[in-house]
Amino acid sequence: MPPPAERKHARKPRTRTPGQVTIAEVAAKAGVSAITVSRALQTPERVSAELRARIEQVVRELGYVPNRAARTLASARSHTVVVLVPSLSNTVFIDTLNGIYDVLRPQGYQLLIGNTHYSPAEEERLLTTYRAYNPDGFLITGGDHSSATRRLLAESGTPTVYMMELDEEHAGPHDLCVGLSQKEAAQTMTRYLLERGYRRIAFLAAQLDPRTLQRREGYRQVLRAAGRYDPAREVAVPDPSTVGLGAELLDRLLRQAPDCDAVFCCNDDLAQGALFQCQRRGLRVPGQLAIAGFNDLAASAWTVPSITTIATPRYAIGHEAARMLLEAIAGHTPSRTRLDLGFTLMARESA
Amino acid sequence: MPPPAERKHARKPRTRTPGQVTIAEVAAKAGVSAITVSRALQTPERVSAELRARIEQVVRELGYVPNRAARTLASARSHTVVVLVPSLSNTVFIDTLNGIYDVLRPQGYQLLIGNTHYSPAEEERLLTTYRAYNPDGFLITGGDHSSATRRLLAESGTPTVYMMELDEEHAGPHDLCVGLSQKEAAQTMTRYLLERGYRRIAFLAAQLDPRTLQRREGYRQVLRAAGRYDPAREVAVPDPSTVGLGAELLDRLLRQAPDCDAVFCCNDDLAQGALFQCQRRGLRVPGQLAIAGFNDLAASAWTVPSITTIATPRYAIGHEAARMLLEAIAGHTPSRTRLDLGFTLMARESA
DNA sequence: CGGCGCAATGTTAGCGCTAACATGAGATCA
DNA sequence: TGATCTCATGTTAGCGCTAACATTGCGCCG
Repeated sequence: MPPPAERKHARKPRTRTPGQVTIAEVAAKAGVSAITVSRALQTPERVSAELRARIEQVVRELGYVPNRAARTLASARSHTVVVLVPSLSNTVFIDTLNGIYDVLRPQGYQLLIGNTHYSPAEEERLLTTYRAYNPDGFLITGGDHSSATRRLLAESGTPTVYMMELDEEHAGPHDLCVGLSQKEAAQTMTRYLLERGYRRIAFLAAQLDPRTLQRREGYRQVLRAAGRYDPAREVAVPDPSTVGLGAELLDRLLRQAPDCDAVFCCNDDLAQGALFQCQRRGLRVPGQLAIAGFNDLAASAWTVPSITTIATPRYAIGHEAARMLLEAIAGHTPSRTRLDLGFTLMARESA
Repeated sequence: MPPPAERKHARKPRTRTPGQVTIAEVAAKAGVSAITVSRALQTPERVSAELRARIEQVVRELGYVPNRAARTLASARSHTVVVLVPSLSNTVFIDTLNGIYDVLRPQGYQLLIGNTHYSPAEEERLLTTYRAYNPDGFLITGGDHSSATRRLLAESGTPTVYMMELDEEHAGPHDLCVGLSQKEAAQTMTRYLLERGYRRIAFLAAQLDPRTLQRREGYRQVLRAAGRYDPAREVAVPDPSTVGLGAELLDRLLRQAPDCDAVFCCNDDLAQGALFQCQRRGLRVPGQLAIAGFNDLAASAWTVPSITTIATPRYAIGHEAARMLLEAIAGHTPSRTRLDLGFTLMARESA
């Protein structure tokens, strides 16, 4: 057995991922240096056409795929964006994710998707975890954030775009926001119901996240201004909103305020549930009770009657938020810090 | 200006992510070596209680978060799992993702979620991209894969679990699968409809992915065995299945086979659309036409009438697939290679 | 009581890549 | 006609971490 002094350099070579092709192998086979291969792949315009072709050929032959961890470590650019959404239980945030994905994927970005379950504490935990990935940017669903979250985001110096809301007073003037005014949308719907002649308009709310509260605020403002606000016509519970909950809340509402002639649901899940429950109870919609929703989920156009609702530009919000984030990552001073993508009232049969 | 020879070592220090706390700083402040900090965080049982406490204290003080890229590079363990799903447009795969997430997150794994849009070519593209991350495992939605996909997965030597299906003949005996027999589930539903006295049972299909085709196969087998199969009662289109499409397909079916007394939809989106369309046309359900679905989406229990359907254990599939994957990553020989989680017939009002 | 095993901690090297600077060969200009 | 610039490519070092081996100190045993 050799003495320690000799064994010192007799280590096994550490090929951690055996079979993985490295940039050095490509470089050797193409007869160039590693950095040239790197440049041929990252900044092709800085390599002569001839060499580039040769390198690309070798890359294809060997099936070389650059190691992201190594690239991230060496360049301090992770090409990773963290997306935090409060829920994935209906398609609302899925639509937004698709918009984000369609912008960032072609640019080589990877998404780390975190579900906060509407909890500021969970959001903070996720953010701490995701710091380890040195993300190039954050896409956060606006709402209430813990002070630690705000501090983490500010201190990180990482570009951040807030999605969905524009009403927030606590968003600083330098924060980038893309979304719509939830309050205005709710005001528009409430006014529409008044215009259609409904006078005793109720409100069903679940989840009670900031967006729901802003919608309720819009509803209240318009009814108060019209002298028709009555707190007895509000039903609000903190549970996640589902179709089943909509059915249940409708029952509660009818017990609590049997005289109402319309009900504005803070989102379409509830509206669908309320509609089904009316069918079950034999209540004519909109004859005896009108129903309005929010978000324009796919099924709402097909129920009988179809549901009057507010269509929100969810895909566009994701799309534009991602574009804004890319600009910020590139270091451009943003042309605008708030982007209002509006909403559309979908007047259908239920109201 | 200094001559080149002197400037050679006058480089700016490369702090790529300024402000980032490194393991070296923690080590210095705690008066230990870097590897001890690493061990205190990764394998706490290998560090004395006293040192561990001191290190954890310093970690908290400095807000140290280990750099994942560096860890991945040094250890060849990325703690990353790639999940490929064919769609995110309804909650079917979201439920599965949640099951996966709940198992892997507590273990420190990060998910890279790819949406193949039911396209084998896109799946292959995603897989190539994701190779760059050196994932520790793959969770793939069973179905048809390109030969290149199968080769990539086999050659990578990375543990892989297939989800959703058990019917595949082309799954090798060593492949790990978690799911249910789509065919059996469809057979069960078709038999149920026969038992309830329906005799002219139609089938609506969209998307035409492998799971849909297996369901149709189950439907056909049972009807053929009962001598009641009639191809005219099948409507199949390749479009993604949505509630709206369900309405449209019902119209087509009634034109094509007006005599049918029940319709089995290959999933609940279609079933809901079909139900709404019946309501619109004034067809009594189940009186004039019975409707059955597949997947038991949340709303199906609340429509009027509620929809008879097959409940699939989607969350459990994700959960068990992730657990199986963890075992495989740990190098254990799997106790079983196929796990059948079954299904439940939800007998409701629509049939 | 010397050798051994074991537990706790340290030293060294290197994972695969790219930033920063260096070099050399033309092109450009006064 | 040399000084300067530009472009294409190369050399060197190091990103932050952990595997592998080394070292130290202690208890234990025959």
